[in-house]
Amino acid sequence: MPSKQAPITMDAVYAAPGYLFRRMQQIAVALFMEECAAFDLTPVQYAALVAIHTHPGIDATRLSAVIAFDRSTLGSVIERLEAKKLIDRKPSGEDKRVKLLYLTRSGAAALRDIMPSVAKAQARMLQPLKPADRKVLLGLLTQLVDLNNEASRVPLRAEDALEHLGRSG
Amino acid sequence: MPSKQAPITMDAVYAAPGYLFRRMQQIAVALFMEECAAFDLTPVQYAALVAIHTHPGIDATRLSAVIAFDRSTLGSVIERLEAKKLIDRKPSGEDKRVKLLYLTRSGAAALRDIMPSVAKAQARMLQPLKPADRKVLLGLLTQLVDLNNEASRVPLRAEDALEHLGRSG
DNA sequence: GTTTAATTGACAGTATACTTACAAACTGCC
DNA sequence: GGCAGTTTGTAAGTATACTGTCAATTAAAC
Repeated sequence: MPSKQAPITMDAVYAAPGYLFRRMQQIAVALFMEECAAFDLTPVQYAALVAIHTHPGIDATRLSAVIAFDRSTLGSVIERLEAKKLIDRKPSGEDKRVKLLYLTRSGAAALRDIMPSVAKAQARMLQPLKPADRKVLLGLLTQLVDLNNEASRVPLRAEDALEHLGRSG
Repeated sequence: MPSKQAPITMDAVYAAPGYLFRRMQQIAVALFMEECAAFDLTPVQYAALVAIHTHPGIDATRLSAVIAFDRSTLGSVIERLEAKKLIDRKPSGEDKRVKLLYLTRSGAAALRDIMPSVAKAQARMLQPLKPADRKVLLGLLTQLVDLNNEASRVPLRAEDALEHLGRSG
């Protein structure tokens, strides 16, 4: 008895969680860009600014671990932030390879100013759901990202996990 | 009384749904590429193959609407699929601008063969959740993508919505 | 303490994702 | 049936996201 193949329908795409995450990510970026149009900042650049604000003097490799973005990609992100004079890069005295990252005055101001628009964008993308469903989704999504952390190409390593790195703890 | 600013913490990134969707999308791609390493196909290329299989003779613009991927991007995706001889592009007799897309024999075989690995990848990304939670998340995610459809840069237009287009209904 | 290994930032190359612009072709209006 | 506006595919430009590789530097091993 030959094994009958299920016919291939568009559900093989539409019902795949991977497809839905891709769509939702694109929607998230579109809403961010719409709400934050006045600031000339991308979601990735925003995340980098927050991390540099929270960890002044962080280097690019650790920044990559703290926001879970690819190190190579982050190179050009940093370049652009530096070109816009939102961050400064200073050589480390301890390690000649390392360049430490700091917000400029203008970078700190930009971050402060963009926060309400970011919050608006984040709220808008969950808006269509009932308030209770928003909480459920956000909870499950947070869990899922956390539990799949190691499957990521660039797993998140929050600051605690980085303390043993750095200057030879 | 000066309005007190909430201090900016990494939660401004970690708790943002947009950030979580980005992370999850990256995890989804990583799992897809891992499971499907033997096939030299990306998630986007897979979705395009499914859509061309389901809609033989579709053109690039309608393909873009059916999978909700950007038209410009899709141009190079199609180029690569054609270079790999997985699809054919034939001029339309009715409209000299249009190039119709078809799976080649080898493209149909590739699609058939990759399906189990795709299914495995899709299952793996939800695996860490309890079965009941998987259903809840997938349901809410499907709803959310659907309800935010118009916020997308390239809203999904399923085949029904496309019927009035095409050869001058 | 010198060979070895690991780390850092940089670069090249591929693949999405979006923007605007464009020529060719089609459609609608009159 | 011809002009206006639209659609199709394409291209150029920017921004992620990843793979490698590389030189310089540092740390670890012995």
